[in-house]
Amino acid sequence: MPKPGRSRYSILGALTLRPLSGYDIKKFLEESTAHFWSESYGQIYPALRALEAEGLVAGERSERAGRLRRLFRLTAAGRAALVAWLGAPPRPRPPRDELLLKLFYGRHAPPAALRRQLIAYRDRQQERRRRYRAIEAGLRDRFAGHADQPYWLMTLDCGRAVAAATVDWADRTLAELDSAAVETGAAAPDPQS
Amino acid sequence: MPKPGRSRYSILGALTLRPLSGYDIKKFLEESTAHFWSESYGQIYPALRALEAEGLVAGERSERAGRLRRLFRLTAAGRAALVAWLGAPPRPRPPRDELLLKLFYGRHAPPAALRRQLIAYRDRQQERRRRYRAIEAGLRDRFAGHADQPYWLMTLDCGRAVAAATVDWADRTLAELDSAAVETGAAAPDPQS
DNA sequence: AATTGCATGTAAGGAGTTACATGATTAA
DNA sequence: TTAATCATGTAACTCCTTACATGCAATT
Repeated sequence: MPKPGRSRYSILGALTLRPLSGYDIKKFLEESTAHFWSESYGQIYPALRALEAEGLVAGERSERAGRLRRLFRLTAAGRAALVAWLGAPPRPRPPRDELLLKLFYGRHAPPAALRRQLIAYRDRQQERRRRYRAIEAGLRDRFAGHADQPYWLMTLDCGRAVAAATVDWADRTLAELDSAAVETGAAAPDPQS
Repeated sequence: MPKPGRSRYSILGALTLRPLSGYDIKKFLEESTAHFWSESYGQIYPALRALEAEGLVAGERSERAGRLRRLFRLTAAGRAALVAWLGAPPRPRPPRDELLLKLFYGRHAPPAALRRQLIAYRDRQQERRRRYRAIEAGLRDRFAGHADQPYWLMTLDCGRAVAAATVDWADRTLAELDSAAVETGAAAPDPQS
């Protein structure tokens, strides 16, 4: 019975490309799935041990430039576990968006701070769009014909679409905050105090 | 020094409306912020105790229809803590989107399952759009002139915008999966095994 | 000589869910 | 009488991050 934990599959997935060390896995995740999934060392190294104990990965001592490292490769059982997980419906995780929560109670917020946060949010999303465009160019360029490429482009497309929609939303919302129709300020009348 | 935990502020925020019991808070969150923030009883009741110990909320025994309940109201200190938090920039939480992770490694997935999941995802987002429209109608109708209404509509607008963008993306992606350009299937050649 | 990158891990703790336990009242 | 709703909580557990500890190799 495979454990339900999701982070392990992120690791198994990375190992479909080639055998990797824990350090390699971290780096790969950061430059590939980071915008929708990431792992910390505190997850990766213990997970690798557990996966090895279950026979889903196999570790071998290796050496590169004089440094010792442990390379892990996917076993047949590991690949089977990954495929099974890929076929199972995702477990929905309760969403947690701190910016939206702050906006929801925005009437009580210092108005300048609210604007500042929305602007910062919009800028982050704009920055994302730029980065996605750059990544896409690199993907189309250096991974032409790679069997994984279409799937990687699909996740990028999702990121771009959501980022674009949120930028538009943030602009609309900033405009509305400026309109006189919105009562604002932490000094608003308070029925309780 | 206020604790950094975010869930407590969701509770303090709910109490800006009126004094509520733990049960009330749960219900309110579920019918208001649930699409971007929710709390379980396991969070709410212990948090209320801690907040009371810190003087941020004050509990009073109350009775309604013969049932005993503890009503909590926001204190002046609690309001100040909420306002301070509202003014502070959100701490970014590492994103975790299981569907995108599965799509990223989609080459190894059973093709039918991948399609099924994308369709289910699109349907969920469509359903959300419908629900958001209904909620918006109710908000405009029964909360006209309410000081919180503009902010609540803004969070709704965000939800609608993101849902619409993801529906479009899912449709695009499904079409692309059907195109012959995408190599597919768990039986794809595997350089390791 | 100092800094950055490679490389592997552990410890502690916070956050958050799930499942359970309990019991009263109201509506069907 | 049965089910749903109101109402309050606890225990166990998982997941995950943060911070720390260590040390070599290559670069500046």
